[in-house]
Amino acid sequence: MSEQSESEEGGPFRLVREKVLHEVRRAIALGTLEPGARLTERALCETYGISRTAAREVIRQLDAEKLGEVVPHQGLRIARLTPKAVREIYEIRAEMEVLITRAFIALATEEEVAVLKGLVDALNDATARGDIEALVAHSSRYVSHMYETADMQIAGELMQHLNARITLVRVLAMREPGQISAGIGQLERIRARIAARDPDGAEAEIRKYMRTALASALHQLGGDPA
Amino acid sequence: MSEQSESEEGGPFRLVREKVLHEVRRAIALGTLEPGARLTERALCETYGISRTAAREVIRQLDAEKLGEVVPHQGLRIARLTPKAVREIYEIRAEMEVLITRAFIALATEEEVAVLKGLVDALNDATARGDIEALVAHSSRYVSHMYETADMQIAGELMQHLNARITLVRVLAMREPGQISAGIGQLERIRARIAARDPDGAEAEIRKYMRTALASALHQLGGDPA
DNA sequence: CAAGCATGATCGTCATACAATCTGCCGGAT
DNA sequence: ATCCGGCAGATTGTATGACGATCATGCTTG
Repeated sequence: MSEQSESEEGGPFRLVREKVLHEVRRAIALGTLEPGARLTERALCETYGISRTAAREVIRQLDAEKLGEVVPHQGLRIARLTPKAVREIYEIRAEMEVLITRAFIALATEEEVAVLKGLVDALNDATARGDIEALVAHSSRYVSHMYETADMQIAGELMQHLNARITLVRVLAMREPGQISAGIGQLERIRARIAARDPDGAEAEIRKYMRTALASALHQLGGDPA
Repeated sequence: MSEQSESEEGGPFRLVREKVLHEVRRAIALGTLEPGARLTERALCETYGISRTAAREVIRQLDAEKLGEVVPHQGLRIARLTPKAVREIYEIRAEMEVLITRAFIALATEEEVAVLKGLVDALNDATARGDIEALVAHSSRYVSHMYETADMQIAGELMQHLNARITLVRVLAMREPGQISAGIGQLERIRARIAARDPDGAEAEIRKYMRTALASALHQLGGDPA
C-alpha cells in the first residue's frame, strides 16, 4: 500500500502531496470514493501513510478544485454532481469552447491543426478500448492543445477546472460506451470544421456536440442513480 | 509568542489563515505588494506572526486564486497582469456576464431586480468617494446577487475567480476616477435593460461595457507602467 | 421522554526538526 | 582574469507532537 520504490517512475510526482493528490483524484474519478463520501485528514494520513501536513494540503487542493467541499468538522465531502450543475457546466463550457475554437482557427498553423487529428484519434482509440484513464488524459491534452494554440491560458485554466468535474460524469457515461463513441464522432466533425477554417461551422458543431453530451450526462445521472 | 493584539475586527475572520489571507489580498489589491514581488513562507510568518503551517496554507490559497504563482524555491510570486491576460479576462467575462444576465432576466422576481438598483447605487457611491475597498466589496456583492438569482453557482464561482484578478486592474484605474465612474454609468444602462426584461438589449450593453472597461484597463496598464 | 452534560472526533494552530534542493558566493585551478 | 567546483545559507517538503476550540454523539439524569 505505501510502497516506495524511488527507482520506479510512475510519473512526474516528485512530491508526496502530488502523488497522493493524483491517487485521490483517480479514486474520485473511478468512483472508488463515492460522491458524498467524507474524507478526513486522519483517513488520508492512514490510507497513504503521510503526515497531517501533507494531508491537509491535499484536502485543500481538492477543495480548490471543487472536487469536494470542506465542511468544518466532517472533512472533505466528495462533490455530488446534480443535474443542475451538469447543465450549468455544459452551458459554460459551450461558450468557452466556442471562444477558444474561434481563436484557434484564427491562430493555428497547419501543423497545429494536424496535431488535433492525432488527438481525436487517440480519444477514439481510448474510447474503443474502454480505457477511461487514457480517455481522461487525452481529453486533458486535447483541451491543452486547443487553448495553448489559441493563446488563451486563462480560458484553459477555467476549462481544466470545469473538466475535473466533467470527469465525474464521464465515469458514469463509461457504462454505456455507445454514448461516448457517438460523442467522439461529433468531435471529429468539429475537428473537420476547424481544419476547414470555418469558425461558424465549428461553432454550430460545438453547440450540437454540447447538447448531445449534456443529454448523455443527464441520462447517466438520472437513469443510473446508483 | 502567540500574541494577538488585533483588537480591531475587520470582518468575520474567525480563522487566522482567513484573516491573513484577507490582509494579503488587500495588500495585493492596494499595490503594497507589487506584482512580481516574492512572498516567502518565512516572510509571511514574521510579518503576521503566524506559524509556517498557516503561512503555507495562505500561500497555496493565493496560488489557487491565481493571485500569484508558487515557484519551487522562491515562494509566491505576485501575479503580473499582462495586456494579453487582461484582454482574455474581459473576453471571457463578457460571455459569462451575458450568460448570467440572460438567466437573471428569465428568473428574477421584481424584488430581485430592485435589489440591483441598490447595488448599482452603492457602487456609484463608492466610486464617488474613491473608496476602493467598498468598490471591491460591492462589486463582489453585485456579482453574487446576479449569479445567485440566475441560479448559476458555478458561473459565479468562475466570475469570482476572474474578479480577483480584475481587481488588480481596478486599483490602477482608481488613479483616474473618470474612467470608473463612466464605467458605472454604463452599468446603470445595463441595469435598465435588465429591469426592462430585455435580454438582447442587456447583452448589447454588456458587450459595450466590457469593451470600454477593457480599453480603460489597457490604458491604465500601458499608460501607467509604474 | 427530554434536557443537558461528558466524551471523543476533528479541526486550527503552533513549534520544532530534518532532508532535499536550489541560490549565490567564494576560493582555487588554469 | 576567468572558469569551475564546492560550501554555506535560504527555502521548501515533510514529519511529529502538542494544545485548545468546536462540534457531534451518546449517555446520564431529572
